[in-house]
Amino acid sequence: MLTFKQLRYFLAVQQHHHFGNAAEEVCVSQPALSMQIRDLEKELGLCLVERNARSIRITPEGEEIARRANQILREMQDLKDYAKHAASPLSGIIRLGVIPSLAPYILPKLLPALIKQYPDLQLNLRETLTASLVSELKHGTLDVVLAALPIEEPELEEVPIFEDHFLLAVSSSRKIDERKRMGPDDLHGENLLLLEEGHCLRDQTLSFCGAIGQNQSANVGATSIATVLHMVAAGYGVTVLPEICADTEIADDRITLLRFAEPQPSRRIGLIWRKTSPKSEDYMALARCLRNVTN
Amino acid sequence: MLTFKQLRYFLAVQQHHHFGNAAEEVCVSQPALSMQIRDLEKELGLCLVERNARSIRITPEGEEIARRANQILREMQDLKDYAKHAASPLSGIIRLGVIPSLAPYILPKLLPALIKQYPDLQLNLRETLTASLVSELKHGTLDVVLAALPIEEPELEEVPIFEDHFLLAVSSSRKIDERKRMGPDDLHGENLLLLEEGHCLRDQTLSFCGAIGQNQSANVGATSIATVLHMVAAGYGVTVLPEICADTEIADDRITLLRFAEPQPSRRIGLIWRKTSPKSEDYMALARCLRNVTN
DNA sequence: GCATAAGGATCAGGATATCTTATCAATATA
DNA sequence: TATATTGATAAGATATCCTGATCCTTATGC
Repeated sequence: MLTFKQLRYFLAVQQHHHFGNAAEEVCVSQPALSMQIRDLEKELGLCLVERNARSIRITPEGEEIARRANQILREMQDLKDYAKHAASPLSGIIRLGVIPSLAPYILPKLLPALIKQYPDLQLNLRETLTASLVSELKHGTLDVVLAALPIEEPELEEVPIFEDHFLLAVSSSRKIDERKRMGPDDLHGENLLLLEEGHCLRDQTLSFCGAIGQNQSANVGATSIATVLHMVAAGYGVTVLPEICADTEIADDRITLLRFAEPQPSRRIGLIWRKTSPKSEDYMALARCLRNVTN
Repeated sequence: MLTFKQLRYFLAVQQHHHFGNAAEEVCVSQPALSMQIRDLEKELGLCLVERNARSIRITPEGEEIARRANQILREMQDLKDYAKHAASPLSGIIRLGVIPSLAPYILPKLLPALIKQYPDLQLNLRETLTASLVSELKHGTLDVVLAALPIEEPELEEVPIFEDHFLLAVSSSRKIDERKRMGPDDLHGENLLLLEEGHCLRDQTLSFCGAIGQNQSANVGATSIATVLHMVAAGYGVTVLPEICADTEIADDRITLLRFAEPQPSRRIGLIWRKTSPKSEDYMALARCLRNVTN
């Protein structure tokens, strides 16, 4: 069996042209080195060093082997360097999944902070619906997921990050006093605009509004919050907007945001990972970082 | 210390996603494999495999390490393949030095025969004067030399290949009977044209002609046999030509070749290598091949 | 709930492999 | 001819690695 050690010893010989000095370099006795070289030659069925009473000489094949060995040892070193790099806390690759109603609003805050604090971290991002994220997390295609809690899978760990209050977005043409706190009755009879099936925000809105009272045409099914808001601005109806989206989305003065009366409805955003994941520590740190950027 | 074994075992795990099966593939017991994986992880300071009661999963870093390990093992295999290739008789690299008065005439015959008989052999050729060749041979920059014997260095082995008779090249305008065998007296008073200093052919010619009698302007000093022959053709004098050059050089009917009377003068061409060289066998085979192409 | 199965971790003991020290053999140098 | 240099060899100590038995945890079946 060819070994790493043999190559290392041989390279020392090739550099020093001297068994004794080579042995010193690799910190073993000269016989130990001689034996490894002998084993290597036997292994390869090839004479690598021409021994010559007073001096030695590397054969042409030996030089070729040395070139290849050098390449191999260099890659070995690269591998170790990579590992060392990846081993430092919050470094290496983390595959993060985020739900669509969160990604565009939280990532622009999170990524710069992460890069600054953990320059060795490489985030692979994926944005899709909660069900897929959880499935991929359990399957091992993702490492950690940012979504609305609860997920409540026994094999998954979940920690809360922040409470994201819901706001009501209405057309500014409605001339409603912005200081008024919306109550359950105020949604009665409104045309409630929603994201398409599968979005947790849709389900949360429906269950919240279901508690308030039945609404009419809830079957809009937009593919993004931006789309829904364009419809609100155009006067097609109202929608429920997570507060975290407000800064980014409401540059449009045709929309007015209204706060609900206490207890304000909200979603709880949290970080989720496999309990068995070896980097739980890192995900806790990631959670702290997230809390910082969301206040 | 990182070892190849660890990488091999880890790759098996990475492929099988199962310690038991991986152990079977690499022909060790499962605990042995587990321990190597553990050592590898400790060595790298990195968790490569996420153990999970019922199944295992390779971490993202593990996948990266696996990719690198794969590359390393592949190059290792290449190295072994190269060695195996180079180990077969007369294969691999041989650095051959040849003197200038031989190279252009013998190599066109030798190389095709070698390629046919030993397709795995790679000849690195060098053409220069005997003194340099011997020096480089002793220094290890060359493996084997084709030159005129004797060299008589105690550390060098020399075997004769063939006897290369000298012919006399004269201008055809001299109208000499080609069947006449030249004797010592016939060179008397001729303008003897020679190669420049350092060529063994020059020394051999001079010592031979010195034995016959002194000549006039021997100080021509051409850089190649072709040049000397052009001068002969132009009527500037005569020269002594090794028989092996005759076929190639004499397409010129302005030159007539004359054979010397017995005992014909000649040079002995031989193959020379270091006695300590590990490929003496190969050089013997090379010598046989050379004898075949020179009859 | 309990028993069973699956799968990896751990442990003890023995087999291998590797190292060190001392010594040898060959050759160059004074 | 004596001495120094240099790689090879031998013997014993040490470290490493493997095997087989067993343990621990978790999922599955009754």
